[in-house]
Amino acid sequence: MEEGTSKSPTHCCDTGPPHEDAEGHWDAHQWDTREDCEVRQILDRVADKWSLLVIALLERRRLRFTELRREIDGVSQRMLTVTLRQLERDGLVRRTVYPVVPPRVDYELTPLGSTLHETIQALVTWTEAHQNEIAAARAAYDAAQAAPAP
Amino acid sequence: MEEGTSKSPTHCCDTGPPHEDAEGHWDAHQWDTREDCEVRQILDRVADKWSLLVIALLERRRLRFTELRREIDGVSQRMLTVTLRQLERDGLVRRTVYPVVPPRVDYELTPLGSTLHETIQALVTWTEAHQNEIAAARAAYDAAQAAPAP
DNA sequence: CTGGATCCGACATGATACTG
DNA sequence: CAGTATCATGTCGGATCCAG
Repeated sequence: MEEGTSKSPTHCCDTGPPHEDAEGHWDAHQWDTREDCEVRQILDRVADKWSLLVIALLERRRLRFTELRREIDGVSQRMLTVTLRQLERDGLVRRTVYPVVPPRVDYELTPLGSTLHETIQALVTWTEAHQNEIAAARAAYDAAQAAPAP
Repeated sequence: MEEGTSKSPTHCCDTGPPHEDAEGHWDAHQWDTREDCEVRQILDRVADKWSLLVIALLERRRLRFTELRREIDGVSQRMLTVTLRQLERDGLVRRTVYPVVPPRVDYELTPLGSTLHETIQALVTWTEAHQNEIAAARAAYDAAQAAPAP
């Protein structure tokens, strides 16, 4: 193994119980600082270059390795393998191997993976709804950078 | 500048209108493959090591540079600056400079940034709700790896 | 105090070749 | 077909030094 086990050295609690500290900072839904535990991991998984694509494609129907490879296009077989392994390990994707002569492996979303897909939809929707604002903000920012003192 | 402008060479459409292609794959909310455009960018922004923290902290109240630096703890001033610049460029954070002798700069979430924070909450909630399942899946996977053929 | 500029190491990703 | 192993490389992030 080479990656996917412990990625960046994010000082993480991981196994510790997710309750608050001595100062009583968060009470209800304050993930503010403890996000570098579980949330960060999931976010890293979701955010990496290919996971999102894979999840989206598998949401529609189960696919074989090569099918995914073809559909995603820019991906190397290496990264596709790594990505699928990570998703499988997290219980988001199920891998089925058929003991046939030309090896056949199917991948499909688990129920857990489906719920994640739905959740991510919220972010997608937000992005679609605000991409114009973002683009405008960027344009304004870049323009301000180009002409600081006229 | 060194980073933050064009990150990975994600073959992106970016400026193209977000409608479907000739094959008519997606009709309604099918971000399946076109996510490598706007969604990818936002996701990268949200997912990078510090943006999430900054957004979460600024959601509570406006903060100065050093305050953020202290609260986040592990961050280098370099990455904090870079992160804040990116968020500012995207219109998620507003930067206010006070022309005083010891420079004072305040950062606060824009309304757009607030809505993003809310959206991300969904992902946080999902993670909190399913982290046990994920942990279990990982344990099962790792166990299966340790004993493949007994 | 805020933050720009440089150097540099670590890691993730891609390309390629090999295997069952 | 579905990977694994190895090597090359680009980018990110941290440490430092310097400046307004």
